[in-house]
Amino acid sequence: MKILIVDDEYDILEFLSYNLKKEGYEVFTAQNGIDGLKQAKKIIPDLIILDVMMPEMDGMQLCEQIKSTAKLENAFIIFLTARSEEYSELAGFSSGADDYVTKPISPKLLISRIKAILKRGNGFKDDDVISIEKLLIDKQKHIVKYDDQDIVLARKEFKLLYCLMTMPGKVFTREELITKVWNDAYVGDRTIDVHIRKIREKIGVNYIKTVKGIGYKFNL
Amino acid sequence: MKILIVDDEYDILEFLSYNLKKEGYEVFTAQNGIDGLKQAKKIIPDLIILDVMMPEMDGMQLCEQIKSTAKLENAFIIFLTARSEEYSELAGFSSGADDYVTKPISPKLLISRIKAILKRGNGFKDDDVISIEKLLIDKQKHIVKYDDQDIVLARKEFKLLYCLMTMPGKVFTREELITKVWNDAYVGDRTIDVHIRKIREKIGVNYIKTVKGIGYKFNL
DNA sequence: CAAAAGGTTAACAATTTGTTAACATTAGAA
DNA sequence: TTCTAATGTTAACAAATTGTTAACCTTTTG
Repeated sequence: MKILIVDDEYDILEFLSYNLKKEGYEVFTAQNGIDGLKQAKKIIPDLIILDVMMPEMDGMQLCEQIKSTAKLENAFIIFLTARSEEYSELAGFSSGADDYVTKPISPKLLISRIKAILKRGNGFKDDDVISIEKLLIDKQKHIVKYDDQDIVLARKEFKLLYCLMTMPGKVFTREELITKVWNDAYVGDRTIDVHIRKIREKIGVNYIKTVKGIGYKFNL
Repeated sequence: MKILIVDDEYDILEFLSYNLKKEGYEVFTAQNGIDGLKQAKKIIPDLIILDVMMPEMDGMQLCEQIKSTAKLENAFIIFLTARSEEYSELAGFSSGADDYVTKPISPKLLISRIKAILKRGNGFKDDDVISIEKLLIDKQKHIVKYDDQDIVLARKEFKLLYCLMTMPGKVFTREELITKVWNDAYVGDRTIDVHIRKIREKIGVNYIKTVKGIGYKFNL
């Protein structure tokens, strides 16, 4: 579940980021509205936490921008306000916010609000699960199934398959795979081939195509 | 309802004590962390109000001590901070606080926060009971049953199992478990394994699957 | 306060995973 | 078709991860 926090105060970004990450959310941050909007468009967060008061583009404006962006119109929004008195100011706007939390922020309160909001919404989007044809891969559960049959892959094999399945059809060069799966470790090309072979063997069906001279790709 | 206030400033103790007693709470006070912890263990308060800045043992440290004391781990905690800028200092700690209140303290605000917290605590039993297959875990009653047979788990074992059962199937890395079960304490990986082993031993059925290279997950 | 229970760690064993070299095979250009 | 570079396969070995035990320290409880 992806959360974007936009606040000009670095301390608050740090504070919230820490507490939300601990809860298992993917947290992204921005220190101003411009950057916030840019990031939001890229990340497509499920929830956006906005400071009302910010230089350049305040929370209100940003909220309107967000709500008028097709990809983001379903994102949930929580406003942070300095004091509860500012409710009155907020009231006048049909800003499209889903909740308000006043500073100073209690992380437990915020988290319970977030959970409430995400539960409320149809927020069931397991973006960690990729399912293509009879093959399913679930990153969170670390499970691979072919035709509902469990397939046990080792760590590297799993990462490799997941990588290929994130962009079906795209050819990954060995260099790319070493970057994405091996974190640029110094491994030989044959190592990759061996892992590919093991995956093919375990799945039984050849979903991974060799593109001679280039690399590998996931394809039916 | 018992409340313990720990603050080195006598005036604040007096002030809060007076206001809270007026609301009908049983109020206890301590002027430093050492004494605060000692009293807490004796009194077992429902709520503890801690000053972040104190000589000898500050609020953070005291909070950690409290949270790692079995009898006190369910106590609610409110921090008093001098200014909201101190977020940054709070950020680095997994404090386990339920709320923050900044000085100067408005007794009205504080009391409303206290009521909110205590209400939250009594009223809602989120999903404190999780039942999967023949295994049942009840957080409130601190009970585990397998096939209607009582299983006695130690505190850490319980917390660990509960954590895993909140998201069946999800693989928890050891890092995640240290955050959620140990509150980021410095414990070795083998410690987790030992606890896992004990749980498996006590339940008798292997509900906890090892995902090599990643961590553990609850699964049938 | 002492006994019992719980928590942590180190050391080592057992197991799984990752890598490589060597060789076999294959695709595709010439 | 033939040749060659690229890929596939295998097995051996190295490295990493987890399981287990026992000892030791801490906390809780009677």
